[in-house]
Amino acid sequence: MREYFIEHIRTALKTAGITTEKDIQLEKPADNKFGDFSTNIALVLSKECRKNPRQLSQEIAEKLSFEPGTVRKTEIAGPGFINFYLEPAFIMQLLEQAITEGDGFGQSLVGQDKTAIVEYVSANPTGPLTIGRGRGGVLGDCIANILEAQGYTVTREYYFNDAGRQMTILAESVRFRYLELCGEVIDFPETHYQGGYIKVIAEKLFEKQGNALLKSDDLAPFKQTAETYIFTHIKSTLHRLDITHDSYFNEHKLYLPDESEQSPNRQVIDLLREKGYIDEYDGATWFTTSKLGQEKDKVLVKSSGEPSYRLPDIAYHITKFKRGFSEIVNIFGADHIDEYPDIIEALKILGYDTDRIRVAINQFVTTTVNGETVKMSTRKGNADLLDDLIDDVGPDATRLFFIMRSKDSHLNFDVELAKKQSKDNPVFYLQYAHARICSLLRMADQEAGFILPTEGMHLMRKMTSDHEIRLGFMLLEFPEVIDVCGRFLEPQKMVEYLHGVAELYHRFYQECPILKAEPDIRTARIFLSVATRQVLRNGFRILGISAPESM
RNA sequence: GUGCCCGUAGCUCAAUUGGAUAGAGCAUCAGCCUUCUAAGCUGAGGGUUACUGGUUCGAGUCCAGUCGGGCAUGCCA
Repeated sequence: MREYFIEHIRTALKTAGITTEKDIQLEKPADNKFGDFSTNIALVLSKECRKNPRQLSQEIAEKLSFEPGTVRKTEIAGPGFINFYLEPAFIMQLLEQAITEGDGFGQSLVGQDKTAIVEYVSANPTGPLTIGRGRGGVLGDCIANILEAQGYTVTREYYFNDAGRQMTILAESVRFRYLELCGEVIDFPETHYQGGYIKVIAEKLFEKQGNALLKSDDLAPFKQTAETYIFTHIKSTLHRLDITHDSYFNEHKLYLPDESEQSPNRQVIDLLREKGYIDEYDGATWFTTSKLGQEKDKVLVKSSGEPSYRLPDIAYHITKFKRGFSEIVNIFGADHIDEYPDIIEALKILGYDTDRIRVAINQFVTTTVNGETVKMSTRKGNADLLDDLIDDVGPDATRLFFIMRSKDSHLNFDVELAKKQSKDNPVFYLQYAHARICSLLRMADQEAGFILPTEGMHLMRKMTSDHEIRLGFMLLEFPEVIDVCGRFLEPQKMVEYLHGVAELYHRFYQECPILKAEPDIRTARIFLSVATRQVLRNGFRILGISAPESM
């Protein structure tokens, strides 16, 4: 529909003898008294045309012509906006596609024949998921859903590392707790994981093995048990939020030789060296980012001979390119803000098309307990667990909480408030609209004479009230909203949009009798309800929240 | 110190990426159920968009500076 207008405006410009490189912007005014659509083209062009914007808009508007039955009125307003008012019957006619396309309504062709990999969560198995991790998880999942709606074939990936120092500390932590169970007196070090789950794991091991591991120095059984337990736990937490990954990529793979008989890590070093970006000093191997204008070089291989995290991260991203994804999307927490530019630089040097990479960085979640902000730490074991939150407010509200805010702003999570809000929760407003429609349609179906004539969709064109038209018009925006969400990786736009849809439906429901209206109008309003339900459903699916049929 | 993000109603956050009178939820106040789900609707109050300049037809949005908060600035990941 937008293209329809843009085409006509372009034609009008040509007729008026104006040529320009500038894009034609079409907006939906905040207030519908300024029309259904609006363009600022005259304001944008007034400078290069050396004309005052009012006059220019007049000239353009005179050249505009639309097919009969589509545009009711064109007018010039304010400093030189050209506003368009649609014919209500035209809006309602367009709305028929929301019903005929059903679950596919809103699907776009942007990502047709393209593949995308979305990497998110990627927590190492050192402890249960915290609320902070939940934000990235839900954000990533919604973004993956949006890309799917745009037509991409999406792979959801989890990148993890079950080797290295943190895992050793984890294994030692379990071992200490195990030794306590065996009756030893242990001074549990502060540097180790304090969380209660460590004891649970130790108990499991003790139940199974007794004190058979008491004299052994081998950490392997502790590590193995801990990793299995924690990973299972993480996956089940994610599963409660309906988050599942298609693939798990173990960082360890990057340390082992691949078909070229060299490890991917080694290959990165060699290739960067060829390009002149590797230096060796202080016993370590460095990526010379100082040559790229950065303050310091970055360590790729430590003097101990072990790679630092940056090296496998670069190698990992190369695998994403080699696996042929057309779009590479990463969801990071704010703590990775300094890291990813290095990766991008390295990939650029190695000749990869980094424009295919998009990074969404979400700011941290702070929790307030009793009015005090609590800093969370997995190691100290004082972090609020995602599982507890889901217990308190349920999966739908948990998901909505995380994505109704822009990823760029800090999210302050008042855990007690979240519990209280279980009744006044923002998610209920959306779901209630859906349940209401379902109930209405059940009644329409049950009562004789209220059965939907299959051919009655065109009757929607008979609706004339403002409540009906505004709702219908908003429903038509759904495909556009998906694309905007995808373009900026900002699912909160969808929440805002669906809230608007629910609001307009509730108002329509309040003001317009549906089942009690005369037959043609009744049919029309039932179809409008069907279209609304479809948009809500499709939107809920993207957000990953349920669409209850009754509440 | 430097880099990135943020500062909007009493609180938590939006604002079509530069558009017209800055909007929602919660909280407060006043109305609406013998009528399709009141988890709803209608209305009221609440704002110098941290501050100071600049850019232009037009700034919460862009630029510079100041103040305040978060994250990073490890041979931790």
